[in-house]
Amino acid sequence: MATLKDIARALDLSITQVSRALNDHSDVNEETRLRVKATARAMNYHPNASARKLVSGRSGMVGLVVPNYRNIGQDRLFMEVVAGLSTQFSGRGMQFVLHMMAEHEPALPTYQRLIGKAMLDGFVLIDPQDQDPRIDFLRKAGLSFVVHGRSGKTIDYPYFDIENEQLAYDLTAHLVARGHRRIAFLNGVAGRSYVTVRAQGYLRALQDGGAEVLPHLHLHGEMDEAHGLTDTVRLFSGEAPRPTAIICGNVRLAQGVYQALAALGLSVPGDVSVVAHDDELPALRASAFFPSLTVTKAPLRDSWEPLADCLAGAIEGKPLATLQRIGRYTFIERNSVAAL
Amino acid sequence: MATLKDIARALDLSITQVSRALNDHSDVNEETRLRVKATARAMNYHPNASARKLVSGRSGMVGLVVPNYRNIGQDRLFMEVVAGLSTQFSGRGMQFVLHMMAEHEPALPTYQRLIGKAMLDGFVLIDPQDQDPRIDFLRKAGLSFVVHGRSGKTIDYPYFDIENEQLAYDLTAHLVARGHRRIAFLNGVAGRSYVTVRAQGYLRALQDGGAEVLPHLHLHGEMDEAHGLTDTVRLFSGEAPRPTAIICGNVRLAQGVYQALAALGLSVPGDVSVVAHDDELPALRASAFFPSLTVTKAPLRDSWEPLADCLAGAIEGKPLATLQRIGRYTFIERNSVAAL
DNA sequence: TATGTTTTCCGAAACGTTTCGGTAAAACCG
DNA sequence: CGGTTTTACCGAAACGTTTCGGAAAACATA
Repeated sequence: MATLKDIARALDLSITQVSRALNDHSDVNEETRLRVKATARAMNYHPNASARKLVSGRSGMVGLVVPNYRNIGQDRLFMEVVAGLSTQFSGRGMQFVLHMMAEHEPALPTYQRLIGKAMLDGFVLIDPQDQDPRIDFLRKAGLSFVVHGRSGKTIDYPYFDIENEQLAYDLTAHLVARGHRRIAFLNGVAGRSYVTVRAQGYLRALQDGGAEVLPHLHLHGEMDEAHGLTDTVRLFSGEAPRPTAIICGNVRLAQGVYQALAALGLSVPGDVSVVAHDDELPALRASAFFPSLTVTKAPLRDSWEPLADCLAGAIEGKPLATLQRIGRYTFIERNSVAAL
Repeated sequence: MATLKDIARALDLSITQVSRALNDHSDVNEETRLRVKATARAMNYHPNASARKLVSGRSGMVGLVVPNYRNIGQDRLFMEVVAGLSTQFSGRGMQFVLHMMAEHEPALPTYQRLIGKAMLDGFVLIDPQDQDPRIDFLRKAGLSFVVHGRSGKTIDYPYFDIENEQLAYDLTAHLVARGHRRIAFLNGVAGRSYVTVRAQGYLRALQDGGAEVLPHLHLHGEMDEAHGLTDTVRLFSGEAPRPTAIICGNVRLAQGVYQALAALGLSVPGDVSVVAHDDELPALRASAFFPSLTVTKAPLRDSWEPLADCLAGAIEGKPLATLQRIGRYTFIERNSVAAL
């Protein structure tokens, strides 16, 4: 492999000057810069990442740490994340390191170890929890990172997120405006920050609309078909007052809800109205539901580019204001809601 | 982060001696070695991967390069590979770098660039083609690698593979032994080395059994439900003599074949016998078919550990003989084959 | 002409590690 | 006891890069 020394020798220049030419520093003659770049290309030169990292602190490598679990290979969400982020970083000439923790391995020591090796420039943090300790940890360690979502009181770090509070508010208010008063919310796993924030939007809309807050209608759990199914069955059995509408945290939940309602002999939207948030995971189209599903839509696919942008920016030391981004969502009214 | 210098200062030793103690070299007092290791742990020391790579050529990082394509996020196989390998390497304290090529980007320059950065110790090569150029390229570059499969005339590199030739032979011979003479083979995409090798086994068994070789019964294509379905329809329409048995390259193909046969009003195994090779991808169980499917079984899941083993071994310079491994497969007879 | 300024270059140090060659001191040997 | 071997240590160089502090040459200013 060609090194700076090789190029310097070939051009009868100093290593210093070659380095400065390649890195577009100011004090190098324009013609020299061109000559250097030309021979660098000709000699197939690529800067040695280790050497560069050692002295400048930059290696161009970023990491994603994910907990392992049985059947992670079948988790659509995980695949989307990995494929999306990896594509983004590869496209920027950066390296994407995927670290899978052993099941039940604690997270912070894993980050600690990776940081200790000093080969990563930063991390992408997905799936933040309320008060996620990783954020504090990385902040203290002084490493760059970007969060997919927001967590904690002081949001003084780069992130990409959507307005989950407002989105839950919109979905709820849409139902309230149509006369619904007992509105169920099939939310995600308690503790995840977007789940908490959506809960706030849901409650705010209920209160704004003067609707009752019935705790037994607010359910938490994994957002898959199975939970949509069993949660719906639970809502419509027992003594407690039954909902006239259901909000689903995602479309997979809605899928289960539709199945359960059909099984219970209840029609959508005649007996029960249903709305959902749509991450637009492929292979599950809300518009293809019958009746088609009213949703707030924010494709998850649109997250990877801004996330990579923000992390790259953070590593380059860009100002924080440019590294905090909010993705848009759209409200799409279809045929799954009826007025009471 | 603590460095060797810090430890040396704390113990009033030289950096040299600390390094040698930590790396279990011979000429260091046993008691000193223990003291050094203890303080290293206490000071939370982790060797700087960049510095180490720079001087010793080892970084503990390996790469996987995959071509990107639409909907890769939904490719079960891809995710199994990534999740499996990543877990294996993470568990060995190695780093796993996932590089996604842009669609239609040529492979060799990508490897070239990654090699140029000199941060990877080796590569895992999946999905080798007949005469795969990557193998030659990496061999010439002098980098360690392990191939999932075998390709080319001279197999003088580390690999993990199963006996695809014999497996295709077994499936075919099983049918021949039961009197079948017109046996179709739904093979994978032409050019992939395992596809070529399976074709050889298929042909050998036909000839050994004195069965006719009918080229129109040997089909190539992606191994998914859709191809299983359309290939079956094609086999049973038109003038050409129809098969009495079908061999499927995997269970997803078999799924499509079952659907197509049902639609055509043909019964398994009454009208048509079906066998397949089973990679045991989750969520598609050959035993749960009706009638249950006769297969050769070799779980893909069992590949990641030997692959990681072999690559790690290659990097450490172990002898080639220990780095060429063959995985077992089992023949499982169920209810999808009838004698003629 | 003397003095500053800009342009363009360079030597040397530094990053953290491994390793080569060397060296005292202790141990061993006949 | 002289000589050899073994033990346990260390200094310095090397890996390839970036960057600091200078410095020669060219040019502008007074």
